[in-house]
Amino acid sequence: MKEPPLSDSLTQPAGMPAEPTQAQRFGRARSARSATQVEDYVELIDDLLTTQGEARSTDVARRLGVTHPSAIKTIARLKREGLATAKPYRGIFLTPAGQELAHRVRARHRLIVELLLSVGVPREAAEADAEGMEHYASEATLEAFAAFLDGK
Amino acid sequence: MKEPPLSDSLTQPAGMPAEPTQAQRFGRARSARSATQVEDYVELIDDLLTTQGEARSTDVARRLGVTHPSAIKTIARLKREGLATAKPYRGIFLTPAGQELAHRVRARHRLIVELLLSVGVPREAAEADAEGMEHYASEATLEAFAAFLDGK
DNA sequence: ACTTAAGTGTAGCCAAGGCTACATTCCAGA
DNA sequence: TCTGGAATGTAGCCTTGGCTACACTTAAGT
Ligand SMILES: [Mn+2]
Ligand SMILES: [Mn+2]
Ligand SMILES: [Mn+2]
Ligand SMILES: [Mn+2]
Repeated sequence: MKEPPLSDSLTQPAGMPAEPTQAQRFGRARSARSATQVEDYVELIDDLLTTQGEARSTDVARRLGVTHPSAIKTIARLKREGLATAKPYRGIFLTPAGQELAHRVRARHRLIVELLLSVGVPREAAEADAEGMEHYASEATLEAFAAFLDGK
Repeated sequence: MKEPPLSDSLTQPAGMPAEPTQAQRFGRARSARSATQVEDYVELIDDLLTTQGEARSTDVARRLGVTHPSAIKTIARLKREGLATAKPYRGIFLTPAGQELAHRVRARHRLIVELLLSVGVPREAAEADAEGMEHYASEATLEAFAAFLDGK
């Protein structure tokens, strides 16, 4: 009933053992997934701080399309991780670490949008898809993107 | 204390109201995130079925780099959603809907890897990053990718 | 000064997706 | 045929990230 294995995997170059490599890739993707929240929040808070002068939890919630308790809970996580500070009923602020992360995240976001546009993706799709894809682009990929855009 | 707003957003073309659009984008990204598991599982199960002749939960777990109870729990979700079937101690199988999804997911996966390679991303980075990014590429983006690769 | 609406915070629920520990079943080799 | 190890399944715990409901502050407007 069990046919002889034809190849190791359909998503893998032939002859190469799929298991450990593939597991590592999935592991990386899982890590990245759990970091997406933190990254989106700091980027957005930094955005609000520089364009509106303040970042209030309601604004964060509205921009993200979630309820305010959800936003507050995640902001609590940012505080735990040393990325943000907040005093009750005041606004939210970023620590130096938070700002640093925000800037890196925004640069990456923009780079990815640029690349998508440059290969012909329509503006709105590029912006929307980048919001998800950005969290999975490795350094190697970002460098390649930059080089590609540069050498156009 | 509150400076006049300079622009609506740093991640948004000037003058355009950021809030609703941005919230929709984040919402789309959240939906996509919750679908990643299902997509990766059906693709992997289909892979195992065609290359090994059977898909056992232990294999799925090992390939994904998770423990077998975690895999089993997710496979239960696939069954609930009508994508897979399994009888105790036999293997896992895909319903027609599951197969259909698996094939679409694999095609998308490959297309994204191809695009990354074509803009100069190194092979391993392309494979690894695609595992995450694939779940966020819209139809419009996939079409653009295909067109770009075609017109090279 | 009062009143009221918006903003903020807290409590408690749920599902997803990890994990460990333990129980059961299967099957291959002795 | 027996039996031990691998595979499978179950139970129960944790964290994350959603939600609603309700309580408390703040700040405006009258
Ligand atoms: Mn994002
Ligand atoms: Mn972003
Ligand atoms: Mn994937
Ligand atoms: Mn994939």
